[in-house]
Amino acid sequence: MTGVAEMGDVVDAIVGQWAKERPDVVEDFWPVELLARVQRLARVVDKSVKTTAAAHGIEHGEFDVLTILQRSGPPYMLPAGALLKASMVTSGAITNRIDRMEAKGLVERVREGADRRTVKIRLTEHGHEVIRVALADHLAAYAELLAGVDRRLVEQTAEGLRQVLESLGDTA
Amino acid sequence: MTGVAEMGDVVDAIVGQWAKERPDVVEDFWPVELLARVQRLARVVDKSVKTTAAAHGIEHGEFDVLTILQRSGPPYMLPAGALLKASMVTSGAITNRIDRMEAKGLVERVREGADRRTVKIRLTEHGHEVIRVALADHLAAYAELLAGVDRRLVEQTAEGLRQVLESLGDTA
DNA sequence: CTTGATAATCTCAACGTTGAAATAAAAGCA
DNA sequence: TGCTTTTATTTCAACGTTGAGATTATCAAG
Repeated sequence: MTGVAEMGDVVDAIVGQWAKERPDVVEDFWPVELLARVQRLARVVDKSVKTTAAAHGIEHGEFDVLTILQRSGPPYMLPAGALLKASMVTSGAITNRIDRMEAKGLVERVREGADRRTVKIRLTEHGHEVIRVALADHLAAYAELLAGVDRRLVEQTAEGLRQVLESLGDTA
Repeated sequence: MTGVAEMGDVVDAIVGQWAKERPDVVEDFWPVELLARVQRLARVVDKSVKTTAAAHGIEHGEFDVLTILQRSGPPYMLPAGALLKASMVTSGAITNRIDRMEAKGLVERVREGADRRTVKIRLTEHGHEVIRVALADHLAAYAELLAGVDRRLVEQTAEGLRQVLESLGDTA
């Protein structure tokens, strides 16, 4: 034990508190070691996305929609329902996002399919331009978040989370 | 390659889409492998906490405050500012939470210190009872989330996230 | 066709959070 | 003491999401 790698993060402190306060169920706290860290890191990541989005005049949720459309490839157009499934929010949120984004000229509603219930959402030229630039900033910010960690560890940890997500049915 | 462990989760599909659509910057997507999974898993965890909290008549944020107070140990009382730091939300949110929780009889505001600016928040008997029962459900739900994954992998993954959090200064 | 059920989107009030400004008390300093 | 700065909490309007219900269109029988 050289002590070099023995710092401890906030979750260590939290689990330590629980061990003192609830020694009776200390054996049941092992999931907290992973899931509490997931939650804390997610807040940091959320903040990063929010900052990047704000720098380009859009909201977090709007950035989300832009990336979904961009990565869907040509013709950069998806039914509202597809955005709903891809974004993990409720239908009301999607409608509101599209309303705001349409007002900003980022996307446009297209109603021309055979099924007149569906509304397709298409990226405009302006939307393309915004996400093109914002994505570069986004990836840079992401890289910055992990700059202090060994890349191999990042990969291993990502792999661990993938197995958790797969076991939860988060599959394509 | 037997194919047994080659399922792929949603993030695999997302990164695959990006690789096709933006092959020019495909090398910059490696942080997404970790951080996108952190975000997706965090949503699942959030939903679990929300469900557990709702089953006991409280909100997600109120559950958060109860756990902070409980694990702080006797006398189960902290200044509002301590809740603020521990909860990763803004000051307005803490005031609102305490207002609601006081109305429900879960906590009480105590103004009796030397510094009359500070307000201490103390767990009531009722609050104690609620978090005592809710915590058991919470831990059971957490264990359920990880039931399909090898425990050793959970530990390794948690360790990886700890190093990330430490590098980001998320220390006690 | 007509009816009933299913599907896709939108509406809207309620809710919790944000973020900046306000309030009030304590600490530092002349 | 008097004055300024700092600290702790509260206030409040704006914001985005939720979640249930309404709307409109399609599909499946009969």
